[in-house]
Amino acid sequence: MDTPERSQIGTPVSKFEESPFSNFINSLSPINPTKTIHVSQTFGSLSFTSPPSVFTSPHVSLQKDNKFLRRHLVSDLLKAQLQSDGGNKDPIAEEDTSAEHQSDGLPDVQVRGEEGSGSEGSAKPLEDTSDCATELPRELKYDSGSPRCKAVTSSSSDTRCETNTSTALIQFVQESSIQGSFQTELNSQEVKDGNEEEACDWQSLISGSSDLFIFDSPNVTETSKGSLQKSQQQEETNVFASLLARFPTEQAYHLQNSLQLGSTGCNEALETAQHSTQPTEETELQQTDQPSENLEITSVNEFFPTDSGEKPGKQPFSNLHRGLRRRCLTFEMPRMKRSIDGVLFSSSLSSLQNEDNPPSSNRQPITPRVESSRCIFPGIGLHLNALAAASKDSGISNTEMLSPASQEHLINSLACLRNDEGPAENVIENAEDPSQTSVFAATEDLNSNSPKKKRRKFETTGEGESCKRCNCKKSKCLKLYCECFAAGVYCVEPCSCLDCFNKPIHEDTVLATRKQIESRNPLAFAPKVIRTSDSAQEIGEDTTRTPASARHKRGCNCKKSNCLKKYCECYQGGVGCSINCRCEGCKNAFGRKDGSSMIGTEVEMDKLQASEKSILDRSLDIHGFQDDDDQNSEFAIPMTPSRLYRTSVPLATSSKGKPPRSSLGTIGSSSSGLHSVDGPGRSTFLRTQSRIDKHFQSVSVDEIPAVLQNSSPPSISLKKTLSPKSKRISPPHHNNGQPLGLRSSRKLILQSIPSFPSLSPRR
DNA sequence: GAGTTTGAAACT
DNA sequence: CAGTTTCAAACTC
Repeated sequence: MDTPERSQIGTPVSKFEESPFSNFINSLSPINPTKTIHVSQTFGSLSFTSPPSVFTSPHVSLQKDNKFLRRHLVSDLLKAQLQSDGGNKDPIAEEDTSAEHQSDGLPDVQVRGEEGSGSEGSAKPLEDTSDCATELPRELKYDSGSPRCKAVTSSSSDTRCETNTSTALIQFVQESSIQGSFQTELNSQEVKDGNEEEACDWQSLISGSSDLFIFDSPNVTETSKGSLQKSQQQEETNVFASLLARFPTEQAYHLQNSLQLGSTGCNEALETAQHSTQPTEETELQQTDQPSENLEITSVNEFFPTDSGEKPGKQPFSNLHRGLRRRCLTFEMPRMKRSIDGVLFSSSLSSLQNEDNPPSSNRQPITPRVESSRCIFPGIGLHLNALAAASKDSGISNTEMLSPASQEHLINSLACLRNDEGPAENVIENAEDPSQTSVFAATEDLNSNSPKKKRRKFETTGEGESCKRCNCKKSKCLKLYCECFAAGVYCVEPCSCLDCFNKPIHEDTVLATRKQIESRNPLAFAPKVIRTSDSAQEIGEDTTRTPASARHKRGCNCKKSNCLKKYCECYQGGVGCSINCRCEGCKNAFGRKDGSSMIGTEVEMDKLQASEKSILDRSLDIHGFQDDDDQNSEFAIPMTPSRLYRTSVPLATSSKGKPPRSSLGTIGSSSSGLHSVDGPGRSTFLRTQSRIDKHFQSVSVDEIPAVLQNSSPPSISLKKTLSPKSKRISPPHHNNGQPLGLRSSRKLILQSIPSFPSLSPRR
């Protein structure tokens, strides 16, 4: 904000323009050199205070690997766009850049966004990118703290999307710088940079120019750049990797994607800011990409106002996010919807595909559902950021940390988005939701969020007019009592809360409250259930991983429910009780505290007796719709011969789908090998629909047994075992006639529980 | 839909 | 840290 950067920035730019070399470059391409400076500053401003420690992310390698491809693609894209667009983009980009330079804080940002929107006409070619951006899940934005990054992730669409991602990153950085994130280290550095900026700019320009020339051969460019650049890049990648690590897998994936294109630039920017030395390849990329980026970014901003990811502790991001959000508020709703939907889906898809496949391949044109929109905002949790942070703290991988409840939340929100047709206003507000970091991870928590009743409503209504929402009367939705608040989501219309302060309007209050709560308990917004297995990983490993593999962080304290009802967070989360639990008379079907998980048929029987009626009834009601997770769980259950089991199972697990969660975890992984599809489960469901889901859906009840025997995915078996009904099936006396598969599955379950690596992060 | 039960969250 | 209160979901009728 206050930083002297502006003046500095402004001068260097002019110099660039003046220089013959720059002129030459400019003539060649519309790219604006000026941004590079900002980028560096922004990075510095960003300083990534939060991410620093997280280098553990497994994706890092991917980033590097993909870098070349992406860059190459990006460059190609840029070329194509430039050719097609001609000079149109340049002016726009210039506007954006100029605005950015001038802009100090949020207001400026808003202006920028407006400008972008206004200029859309010229930018239309970019709209494709915008679409991609629209597809980006907000959540990712929150998580990363950089909505743009999310936008990048959304790039499910073609190469354009990739370019967008890079641009998004760049812009994000720029915005952050604009917003005044500089406050921290940058200020000091900036002083240093003051003189150096010019040099840096030149270098960046030169490097950028080189890229331009070399476009087609990204590899060549990299090689030419020299060892220094490489080292820098590595560092950069590391930094981003660390950031990514915090984020849930999907987010991470998105980030990676974006980073791959733009991250290098960001990293470089940071380095440059700090060292004010050499512009790196990334900067080049940024420059090259910038023109398109500007347009895209503006569009993205419009689409993703959100972002305020608010990790309670990490203000730099939050501030940025806020700025973004506010911006978003001014933006058009329709796009938001699109973007959100697309994002969610794309994110899920991308996440699924990403690890194995480079994003480019992923880009299925997942057609974002334009329809859904509103719920999105709410669904995306502000707190997701917190989750990510928590994951950092814990050192557990993001994916692992996912809580079913959060996932459900996400799913629900997604569903709501799709289904809800609420007024655009709501959408906007929702979009503002500060943090929705790890939607993916959150799936576990979702369970808690989505009460069966609500779900029923949602399901029954078909469109799901009502997203699952809270019903708070006295907490003002500013306490963890509130599911929405706990999930990091703003309350939405469907909520029947009174005196609700958990709305974008009261963002400040919400954030402050969150901080308070987090100060009390840093993991307050972290997923309550820790999964040991990543969804994606598990495909092969699934057999061993059951819901039991996950455990409630703190454990339950049940006294009367015997951990057989949703009162029990462990049960609700679809996980077994653990040593951490202080429950009495634990009969948790997912695993008792004492370690005897499902084995005891007796326990199951008890559970069954206790819950069968309700379950069956509910299952019937619910059966019609369910989140992916639920379906998955059901499917898993479906393995059971009778339909009742199927329906019952999900129900039994809980409408929220905890069982599904667990199942999801396994299923999701198995189905698509998705990473942590959980959160986006829905998206995955909609888009790709996990194989399992489809498979099961198609499969008739009678067929199920065969399926079990044949595929007998471990996850499924586990699920069965988890479900009380499955137990029924399993009991020896019953089993006599039943196929061995069932029994075996059961046995597996039992074994699996003890074997669970439990909480240890895979990667 | 109202009322009860339950256990987490919040408070002391 | 333990005990109590508050709260909203889960559950029952």
